[in-house]
Amino acid sequence: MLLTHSVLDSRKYAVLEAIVNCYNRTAEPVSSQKIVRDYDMGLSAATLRNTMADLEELGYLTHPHTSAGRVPTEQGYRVYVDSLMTDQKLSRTERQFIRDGYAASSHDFEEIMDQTSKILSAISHHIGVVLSPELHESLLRRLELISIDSEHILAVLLMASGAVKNQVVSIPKDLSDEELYRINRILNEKLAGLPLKQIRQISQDPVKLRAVFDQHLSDPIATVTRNTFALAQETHVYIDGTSNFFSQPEFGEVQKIESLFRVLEQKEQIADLLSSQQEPLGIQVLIGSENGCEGMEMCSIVRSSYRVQGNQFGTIGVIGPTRMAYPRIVSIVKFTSQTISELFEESL
Amino acid sequence: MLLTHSVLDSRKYAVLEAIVNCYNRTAEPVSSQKIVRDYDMGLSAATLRNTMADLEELGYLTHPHTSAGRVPTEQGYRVYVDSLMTDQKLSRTERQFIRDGYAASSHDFEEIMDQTSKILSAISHHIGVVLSPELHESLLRRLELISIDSEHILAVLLMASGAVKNQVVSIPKDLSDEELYRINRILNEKLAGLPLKQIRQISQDPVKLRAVFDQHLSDPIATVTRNTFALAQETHVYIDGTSNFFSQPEFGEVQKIESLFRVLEQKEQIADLLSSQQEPLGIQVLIGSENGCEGMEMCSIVRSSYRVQGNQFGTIGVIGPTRMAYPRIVSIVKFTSQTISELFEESL
DNA sequence: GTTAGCACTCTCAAGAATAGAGTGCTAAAA
DNA sequence: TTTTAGCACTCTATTCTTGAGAGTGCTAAC
Repeated sequence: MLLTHSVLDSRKYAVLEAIVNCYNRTAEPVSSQKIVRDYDMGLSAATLRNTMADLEELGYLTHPHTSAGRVPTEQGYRVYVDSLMTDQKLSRTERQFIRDGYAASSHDFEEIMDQTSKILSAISHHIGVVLSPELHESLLRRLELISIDSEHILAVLLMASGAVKNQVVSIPKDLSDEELYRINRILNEKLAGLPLKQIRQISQDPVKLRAVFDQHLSDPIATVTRNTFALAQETHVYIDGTSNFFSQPEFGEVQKIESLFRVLEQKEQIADLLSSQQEPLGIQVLIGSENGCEGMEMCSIVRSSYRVQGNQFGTIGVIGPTRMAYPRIVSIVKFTSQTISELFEESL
Repeated sequence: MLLTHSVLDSRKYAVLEAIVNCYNRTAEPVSSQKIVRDYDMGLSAATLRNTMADLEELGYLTHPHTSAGRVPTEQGYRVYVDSLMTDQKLSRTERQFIRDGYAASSHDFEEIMDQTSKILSAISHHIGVVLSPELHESLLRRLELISIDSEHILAVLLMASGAVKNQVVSIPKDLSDEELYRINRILNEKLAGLPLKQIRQISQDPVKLRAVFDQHLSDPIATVTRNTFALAQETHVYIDGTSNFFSQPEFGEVQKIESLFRVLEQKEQIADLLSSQQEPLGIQVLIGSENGCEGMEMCSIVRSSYRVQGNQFGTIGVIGPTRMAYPRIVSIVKFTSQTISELFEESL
């Protein structure tokens, strides 16, 4: 790929690309000799060394030590990902593998999420992560209130997307079954179809409550509504394939893998990682320390949002070592996010 | 502790106990010198060496190599756990820590499970595992059928224990909302209060169905009942604190920790591990390879069942290195299982 | 601008030497 | 008979050295 407008001439690009490819294969510093042998560039080792020295000065390569080959820097990977790598189509088998993964799972929302993380990790050989969409944007399809005891009910929130949220809710003590049933009916009548975010605003504002419920508004209704929709903003995190990291040669020492696993146990942190600065429907590659997460400097993240419904998005991603096969992983994440989006579309 | 009926005389017991204690503290082979210095046994190093040689011959100790101190074998730990160790009361602070852990969590069943694994790992500094009780034994408190689309409904099963199970169910196409509501009412009328196991048997046997539903039985009812209660026998596994293993000196090499983590990712295997040969309400210690799980030979498990309701039990446990502080961990697991049992009792 | 050649640097693996820890055994003491 | 002191022996772990190998950077020739 030639980019004439850039600071680098085409040879430098070619060498950088060769080094990234080679390093990704072998996980070892790439020497000038190696490139002469493996790639037919029509250049001698000495010339390559000169080019490599240039690339190093520009910040795209480094040296572990004087007499070692070159390794791409994060900046080098950035150039590779942005301008050099070419789309790598998934094979028919791979695409089928992903689709088959969903064929088995039922219509259960959580099962789809979980299955997605398993598919991602199995096919990428890295860590597969799935963030369920924020409930906030979800449309409430139906609400069911089930009596537990004199002080609690179970609120079952069925979203338009198929997601289900169970919530134990405190209620005023003197609520009869008939009253509860009536409240249930009114809540569905007035609130079904609205996004959770809006319902929440309504539930906390007496004026809006009055506006929505009109003559039906009563103290019990206000209380139940408030308690039911006061749920914390939460996204579930589904992770699979963490042990894949053990087979990566760059994680041969315990301390390196330790810091990584400590982070992976903090689901909130993973959620932040996947969702920060996410733009809808785009695919994004965060290389090394770009993810800004302490303990994950040696990891890259390929992520994409998927559409559940309307303007409601979740995120999927693959976490792997900085030295990962970016073209392949990008294709995997892209195709999987499309597949899952279609899955939700047709289940409407 | 003197056990005169045993093969070992009291001195051998004392030495074995000292070695186990010492090794658990330091994670290094214990020399005769070390015992003389740290424990006031009124014996010389030479005498201890003789005793240690005896204990080795009996299979309770080993040698990493000729000029190293002694390390307890699994058999040695077994004797220690069965006959030597003394109850170690948890401190007031520790008991409070456990109770406080639940104070924050709501009445939500899953949250209690999840919180328990967190508490166990936080206080033990090992891995905390919780198995939710098998739904099979649970009594159905209430069933709610919610329409999703023309072919599916969401069945919400609220158990007497507070556990909730959501299940997407296929229904005959021509089921009206009124009909569904009627079925819902009849199912609750006839099935609420029964254990899931029994309901399942009923749902699959036309004769029993007829007996239970009497003149109410119709094709739609039979279908819905069958599909709703055909749920797989599943227990959820909640794990926390896996990264605690990184700080154990015996897991300083990657391959040792790798095999462990590969097992931990297989939730089903962990479930088997925790529940195999479990006896209700007893506490049990599985030492090293006793757990029979490939890849976990270096780990011990302290587990106990907890009572959710009636004859319905779940299991909690701590997984740590064979060299763990058994008395403390046993007390932790014991107290936690009591606490969680009480929690469920009072929430009835 | 490119390349061959060569000196230089650094790592890695294998050996050699040394110190230290801890045992097992023997013979003396209790 | 039991316990203990003493000592030779074994094995580990560390350090140092050495040599081979890999790869670079530079220079001078093409």
